[in-house]
Amino acid sequence: MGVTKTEIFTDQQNQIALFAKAFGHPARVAILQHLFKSETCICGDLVGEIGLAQATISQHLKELKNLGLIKGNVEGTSVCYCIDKKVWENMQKIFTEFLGKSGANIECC
Amino acid sequence: MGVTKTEIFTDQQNQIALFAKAFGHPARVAILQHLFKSETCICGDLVGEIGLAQATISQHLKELKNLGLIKGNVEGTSVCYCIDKKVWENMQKIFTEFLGKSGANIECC
DNA sequence: ATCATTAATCGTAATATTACAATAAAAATT
DNA sequence: AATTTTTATTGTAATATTACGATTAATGAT
Repeated sequence: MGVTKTEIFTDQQNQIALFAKAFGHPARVAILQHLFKSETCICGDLVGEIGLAQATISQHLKELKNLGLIKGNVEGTSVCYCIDKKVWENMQKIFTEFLGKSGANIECC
Repeated sequence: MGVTKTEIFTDQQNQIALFAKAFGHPARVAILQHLFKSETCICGDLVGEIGLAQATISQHLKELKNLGLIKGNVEGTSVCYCIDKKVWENMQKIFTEFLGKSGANIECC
């Protein structure tokens, strides 16, 4: 096995899980934070910033790109990545709804 | 390999990734949603609600418990699980900070 | 045209995750 | 005490993830 049974869950649950999975590795968190921090779109120097091999960073970028959270523009020999605003805001909405539960009425038995 | 290099990331980045990983499976999302929905703390009927084997649900509960997001009280033969308010609110803070970035000033090159 | 730079892809190894059957453990019921 | 109910644990198989070296592809510079 090792394969998630997505068919028994709602679309919402699967979507939350998909986005969360993307944030489920510190390198991808670091990449996204870096893209936010830099006013200009930072490209391949992510490899220098984060201490992982080029192939590994490229792999993480691919996952974020596949999800739609980021997009890359080719700029000469290098590639310029940035957050996809629309998708990011959609993700925010989904997560806010899920995480926003106030713990006010939670009391254990 | 197959092991995340946590040592090269900040505590914050690792913590975000850890919580996100917990949300990275629809079954765990469903479990948390169920715990929120039910006014009384729901116990083992999670197995009935979600269509996964008992051992699998137990495994997912264990992960959430290890993270501290939920806690379980033994009630006779069954166990009553519920959200740990304190940890949940801490997680909310961490995530809000990370996800809360407004996409206002993002423009790709 | 040749070379350098940058990023993607391929191949591979190590480890982690998901799922379930079978079994064990613990308390309630008969 | 034997049985039932509920949950945890163990063992195992299938698949996914993480990481990196090596190679390829694409563009820019010489």
